[in-house]
Amino acid sequence: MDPHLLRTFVAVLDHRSFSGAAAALGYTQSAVSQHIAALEADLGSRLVERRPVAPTPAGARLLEHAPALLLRLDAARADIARLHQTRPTRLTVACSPAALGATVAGALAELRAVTHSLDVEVRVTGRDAVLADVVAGRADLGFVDGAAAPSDPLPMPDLGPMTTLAAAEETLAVLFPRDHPLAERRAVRLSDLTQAQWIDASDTAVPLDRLRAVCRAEGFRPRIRHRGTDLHGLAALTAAGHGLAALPLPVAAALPGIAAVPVSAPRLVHRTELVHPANPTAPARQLVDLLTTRRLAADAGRR
Amino acid sequence: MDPHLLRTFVAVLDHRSFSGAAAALGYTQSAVSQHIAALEADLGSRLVERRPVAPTPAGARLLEHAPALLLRLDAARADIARLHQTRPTRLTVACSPAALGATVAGALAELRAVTHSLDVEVRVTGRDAVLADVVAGRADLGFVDGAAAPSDPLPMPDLGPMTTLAAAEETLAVLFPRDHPLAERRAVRLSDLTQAQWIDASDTAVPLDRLRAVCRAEGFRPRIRHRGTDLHGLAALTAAGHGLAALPLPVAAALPGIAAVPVSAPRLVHRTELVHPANPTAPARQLVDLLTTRRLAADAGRR
DNA sequence: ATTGCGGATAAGCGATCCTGATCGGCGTGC
DNA sequence: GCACGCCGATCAGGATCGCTTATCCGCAAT
Repeated sequence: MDPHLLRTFVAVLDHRSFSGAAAALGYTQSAVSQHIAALEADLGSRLVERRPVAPTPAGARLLEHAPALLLRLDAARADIARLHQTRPTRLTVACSPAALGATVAGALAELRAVTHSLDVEVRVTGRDAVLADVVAGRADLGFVDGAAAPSDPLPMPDLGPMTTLAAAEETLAVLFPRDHPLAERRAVRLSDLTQAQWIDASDTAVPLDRLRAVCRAEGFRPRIRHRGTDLHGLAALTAAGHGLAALPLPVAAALPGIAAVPVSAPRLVHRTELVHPANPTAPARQLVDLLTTRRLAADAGRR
Repeated sequence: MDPHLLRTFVAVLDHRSFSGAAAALGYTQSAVSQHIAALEADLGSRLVERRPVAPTPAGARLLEHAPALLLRLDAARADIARLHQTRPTRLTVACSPAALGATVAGALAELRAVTHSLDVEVRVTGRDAVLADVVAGRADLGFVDGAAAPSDPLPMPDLGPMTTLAAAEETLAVLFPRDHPLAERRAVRLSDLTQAQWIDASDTAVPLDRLRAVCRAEGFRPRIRHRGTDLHGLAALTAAGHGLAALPLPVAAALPGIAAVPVSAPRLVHRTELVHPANPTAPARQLVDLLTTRRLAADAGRR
């Protein structure tokens, strides 16, 4: 199971085409065909159905492993590359949409005030892509958001040695269309909404399986899927009655056309966590330190 | 980064020798030397220090990824192999030492009573090896034990799609030598023992980093290391005053020469979880069903 | 100084992995 | 209905890779 073979395997199923995958990877169609044949010979079972191109059951199994494997391979390479390459004048931050709130933006501002001529790039992507970017070295650090019980960490797939650090906690809110019966409430119980219509916007809002997990309940069935990282588009869908979504209250309150109602039960918060590799680059470490001391100060003030 | 290269890389560092690794892998020493050279050329930095053979900093980074990568590669292969191979007359169960208690043994007995001529093999290994065995298809299912807050799941590294299921919960106990000042107590607070002498027996007893995690405290410094899966040996070490260890109360109470004192705070339990691949073999599914219905019955009885 | 151990290097050969060319099956448009 | 186009399979050939054998080199102990 050569990584190259795995790579063309996922490319083939991504493109639903051998020749398309070949073009994308810079191979000939012949090579791709041979790659798939080699994989199938190695594993002893047909992996992709041809014409139309689709995964067989065995191929579906492999698809659950291959992307994670390839990502971890990149992670290993990036981990080592970080050891020699040092460019302390550039900081790339990957960020899920709802994580880029006042806390993160403020910390970045402080960092730029402290550091002269720091070239900062903020990249807003989906939740999974944040992790992938950090792990593969395309970003120095990342901010991921999600819902969890207070002081519980967010669950992260382990893609190698990395550290997480709570960066911000806000109350969680549900987005309602303005004319919704519950829109005027002061608070809602999430467990009352399991049968409501929800928007599956796992890149932008809190993913539905996460809601299921924190409520320990089934339900939260998606009615429409929203891809991309655009909070306003999500709000527009909710406003038009396509379904509900969960976001941090400060973010939700600022969105037009919708009502944001805090979640009162179960007791949980929206938290954003900073995630960085075990051996971060210099400016990344600086931002981490900054957020840690901030947090310490906040804790001290609370007492 | 060919998996073969990674495999010889970890073998070289395991054996602390090129020629030793070559013998173990069935290569010549020359091939191993070339493998390492190829890896180093690919990653652009020296990975192992020669004479004596030891990992460089970059090599240490790679060592944090390579075993996980190789394991997941095996997992993918095993996942697919499970699809065709079907031998419903044999069941291999991997088990960490403290997990093999009355509940698990009882469930296995029930299964054998129900199923005619089922060839059962129980393999007791360290915690990590249980996961590895299940994931790589060397066992149909596994039982892992650990300490956690009540109804919290044990943290598991994600090595692919698998399912966990709580199999048993027991109170946690600390092993003391009989003449220890605390040996006569009815209960102890774990957080009072952070500075005590502990045995690092991560395969057999609850690992110390797990204790640190559930106590949210540093400490639990190891004074002696115990490898292997032998509970009596661990008890002997404790009896001789080498240090403390944490085990489920029923198991601990049966050990000779020591005193087992329940843990009263923080509120936590020793739990053993069943873990099986997303597509289990037939007898594995049968055991899972058996434990699920048992559990349902127990829950119903409790009400 | 010599010898032995352990890793590096060189040469050679078979296997592997690409490309380009061709074949074959299937759906489509005229 | 037929020819064509699309797409994947297969084949042949050349470059490269990866292993083995043989030899070299540096270090340490005697």
